[in-house]
Amino acid sequence: MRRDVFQAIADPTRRAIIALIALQAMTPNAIAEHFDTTRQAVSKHLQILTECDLLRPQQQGREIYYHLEVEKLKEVDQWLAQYRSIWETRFSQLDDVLSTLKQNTK
Amino acid sequence: MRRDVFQAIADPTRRAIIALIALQAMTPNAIAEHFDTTRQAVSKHLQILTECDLLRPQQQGREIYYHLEVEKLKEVDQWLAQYRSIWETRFSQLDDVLSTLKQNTK
DNA sequence: AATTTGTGCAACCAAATAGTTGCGCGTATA
DNA sequence: TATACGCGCAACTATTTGGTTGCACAAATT
Repeated sequence: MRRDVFQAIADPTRRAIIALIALQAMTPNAIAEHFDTTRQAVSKHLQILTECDLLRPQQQGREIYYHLEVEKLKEVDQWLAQYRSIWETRFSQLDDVLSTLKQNTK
Repeated sequence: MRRDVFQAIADPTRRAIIALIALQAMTPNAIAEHFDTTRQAVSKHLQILTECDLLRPQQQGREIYYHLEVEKLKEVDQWLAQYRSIWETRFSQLDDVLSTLKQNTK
């Protein structure tokens, strides 16, 4: 089963969970209260997020607090980096060239 | 049908297509040659990427060149930004701890 | 004009996904 | 000790996904 960060953040509910937990580690029940869905549905998302190391479970008595592993998001950042350089530089230089080319071929 | 950037970049094949097109606009056939899959499969990915404005098709005779709209990736960048600040601040605090740990284990 | 080439699109299929319900196992509380 | 609570796990379902095959259409080539 494919289980990487990109897959994990593809789901809007999971991004919402990440946003919640970023502020404060929470238990499955506490998280579920923020959405109109069942605890089990949330639990599945937590499982997926945990499997790709975006979340870290911390047992505390009978409760399990899920912490966000922000570091893991660096993987997405690194992937973006290669394109960030493009959108930062390309802009001014190529824009004119492209538009003139477009006009000539018409 | 959900069609956003996060969903689009979730698939590894699509990320590979993005990487290809970032270098140079390409036609579906040309792209398909880079993977061991059919043109139609690639075509579907191109459609998804186009639907969420990550790609821009440019008809040229009977060929269609797909260009990368790098700007669209800024959406991911903006989403990341809120967490980047977290891992950057957390870092500086931990940096001292980590460096001293490193020295001790050496 | 006939053929080849580059496409998109629709129909179909297997696998993955998001969600539900029901259960069992520990941990707290009475 | 008995009961309530928080949780993970398994089974089941509906939907989405990635892929294939076959077709039609327009542009190039002969």
